[in-house]
Amino acid sequence: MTQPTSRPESRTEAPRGRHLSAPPTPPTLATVADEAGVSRQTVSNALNNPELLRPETLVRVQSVIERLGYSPNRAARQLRTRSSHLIGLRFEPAQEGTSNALMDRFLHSLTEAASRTGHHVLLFSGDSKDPLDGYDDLLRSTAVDAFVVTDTYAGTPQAGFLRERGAPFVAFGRPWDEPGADHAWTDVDGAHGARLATEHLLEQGHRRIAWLGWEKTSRIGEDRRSGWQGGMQAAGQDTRGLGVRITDNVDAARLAAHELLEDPSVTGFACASDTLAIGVLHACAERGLRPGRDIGVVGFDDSLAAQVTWPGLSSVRQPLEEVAVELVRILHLVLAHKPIGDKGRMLRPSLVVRPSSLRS
Amino acid sequence: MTQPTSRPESRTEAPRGRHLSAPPTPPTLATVADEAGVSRQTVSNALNNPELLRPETLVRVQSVIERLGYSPNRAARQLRTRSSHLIGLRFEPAQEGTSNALMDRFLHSLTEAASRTGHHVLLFSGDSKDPLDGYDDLLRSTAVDAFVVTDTYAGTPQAGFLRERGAPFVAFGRPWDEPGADHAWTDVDGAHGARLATEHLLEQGHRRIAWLGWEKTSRIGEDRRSGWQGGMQAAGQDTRGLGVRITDNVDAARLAAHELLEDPSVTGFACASDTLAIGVLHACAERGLRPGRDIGVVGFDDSLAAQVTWPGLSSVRQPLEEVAVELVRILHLVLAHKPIGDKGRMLRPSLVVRPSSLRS
DNA sequence: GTCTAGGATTGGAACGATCAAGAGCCCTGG
DNA sequence: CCAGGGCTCTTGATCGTTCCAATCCTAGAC
Repeated sequence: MTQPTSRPESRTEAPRGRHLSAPPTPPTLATVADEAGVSRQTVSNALNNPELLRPETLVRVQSVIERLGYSPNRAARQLRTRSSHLIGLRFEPAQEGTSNALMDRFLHSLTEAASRTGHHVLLFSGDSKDPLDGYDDLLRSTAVDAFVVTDTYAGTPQAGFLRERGAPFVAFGRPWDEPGADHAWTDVDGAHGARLATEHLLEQGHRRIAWLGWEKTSRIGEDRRSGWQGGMQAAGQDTRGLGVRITDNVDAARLAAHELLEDPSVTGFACASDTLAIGVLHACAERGLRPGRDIGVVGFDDSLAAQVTWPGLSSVRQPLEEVAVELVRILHLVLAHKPIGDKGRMLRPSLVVRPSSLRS
Repeated sequence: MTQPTSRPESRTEAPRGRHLSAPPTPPTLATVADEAGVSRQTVSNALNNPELLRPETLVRVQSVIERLGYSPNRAARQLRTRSSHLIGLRFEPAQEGTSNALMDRFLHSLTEAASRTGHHVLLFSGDSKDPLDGYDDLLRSTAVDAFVVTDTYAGTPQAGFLRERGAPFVAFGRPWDEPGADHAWTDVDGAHGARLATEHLLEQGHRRIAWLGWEKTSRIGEDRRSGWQGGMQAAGQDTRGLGVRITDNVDAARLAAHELLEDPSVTGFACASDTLAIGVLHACAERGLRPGRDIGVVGFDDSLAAQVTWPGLSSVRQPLEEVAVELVRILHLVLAHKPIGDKGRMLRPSLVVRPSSLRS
């Protein structure tokens, strides 16, 4: 077996001797090295460059690692390699009422995807007035390797700031307002989603399909709207007077739907959110119209509300799991300073069909 | 001003000279020390024990820190002090359809509360089959200072495991099945919430109020149910035949509600979740009963669904923000090895009243 | 003028890992 | 016989911070 060659007494002997109430000092590289009768560096190599070791040595070291339950101290590793294996994500105070369960799905997928490459997600918050608050501290203290930025719409300054600081990051969301942006991003093709909804309603026999969307200032809202418009035009349908812009609010949608439904030829509604779609369902109920049979309604985001609402709301579902996986993939490339084929990648949402849009 | 006494050339001069494409090396303690004409230790004290410095020195050092934009390197500090200022939270793959927007609210509050004491939240995931997966790695690599455990019901082994390992943690959720548990926890008094709902319905003139809850195996479900039962008994109402246990599913609730509504004396429904409550609303719609006027319905969790559903679903709202603040508070005590007054603290939910339970 | 107390500041060591060389060994080829 | 080169493993230095103990300095007491 291993004959522990007598070497200068290791400092790890002291901690192992005592029995205090405090948790025992976890084993270090030196502990493992002593136990296996090799040097620290060899243990390090066993973990990071196993191919450098002779197979027998590798096995021996590994078994000691296993036996002692050793894991490298992250702080020490981080100090030396200058990489923390942490990904920072500023967690915004998503306003109540919005379908922010999206964030939940996304965050979970991101956590999982990151863990597959040995990374973890670090959440931080910041002053809601200053979209850059929090980033700087983490950068200067070299606490994270990179950031995932989630709101790149409406001229948010994060991307520019991080590029200027030379901080690695990827974005969930295309760089709407930045012509010179050259960072990696992934986004969901909202226009495609709205078009799917529109085409589905057309297939169900609806012709005059209205759009309920957000204010013109919302880039995402306008993007989705363009999908509806495109779908309608491709089918030779006139969209004049059918596109409505309101705030994301059930009651606003209900009122808008009532107005549109004054015209009996309007039988379909594609909406920028589930909240708006539910407003349409309310209007239908008040008019004695049956969703599905009489009026086709499709929402966006496939929130819990869409799933539980009567009679089941069709909705466009974002592939958040894939977004997370893709973000982690390109983040990996960015961190390795490897070239990325496409700076940006657009993923397509899918349509979840429920009774609210089915004639039968 | 400061006369930079000539001292052995500091190693920090090299990095400051070059101009590569790589991001510039951030300033270190030594940089600041040189610049301010003091030793490293003095700069360190300026940050950690300002009262040790002479006021003038303090000001001088602080101004240099400010000017250079210095933040201590977290890895180095963590290595030396053995504390990462990170709080680990295992982010479970909350099943779709459940009102997991809860988690979103909680997580955000936790992030904010933690940041107020200079901590960050580290998310990790683990094999869904092994509830302990992930904890061990983070512990052994000393990556986090403590954990927040969120699911202590149904005999989950996390608490026991962490206590055994001597790892600091606090729990969101009381230790249901552990008589010997001595860890700190915070929970929401579900029974109180259900009682609030029941009393509210009684006030609205309902007498025969049914309970729609989860399977008997759910400790949380049984806890909430006991609140309904207590409220009914206090009002001298018989609960026989009114308490139903089903799975958390709209359709199951709809069917159960239909059955209960066969008895016309049943006019109120307190539910263990919004999903179940919405099932009741569906049944009402199918029977031509008007929620609020004819039937009083109250859900639980105040999810998005409760807010947007017609006609607005009353619901019990958990004080997740307060839970997070409280958890961080006691975590602070635990980390400082200070005694905690109460091991556990129960917070009270509130009732959000909407038309589904209002007669007028 | 010396001694002492104590506040302010300093230099060296340590935390636990990786990097960069170097050293020992065995084999091959001139 | 020895130089040269893999292969395997070891040694010392280093990352940036804080801990520890020592040193400097000033003021007060005798």
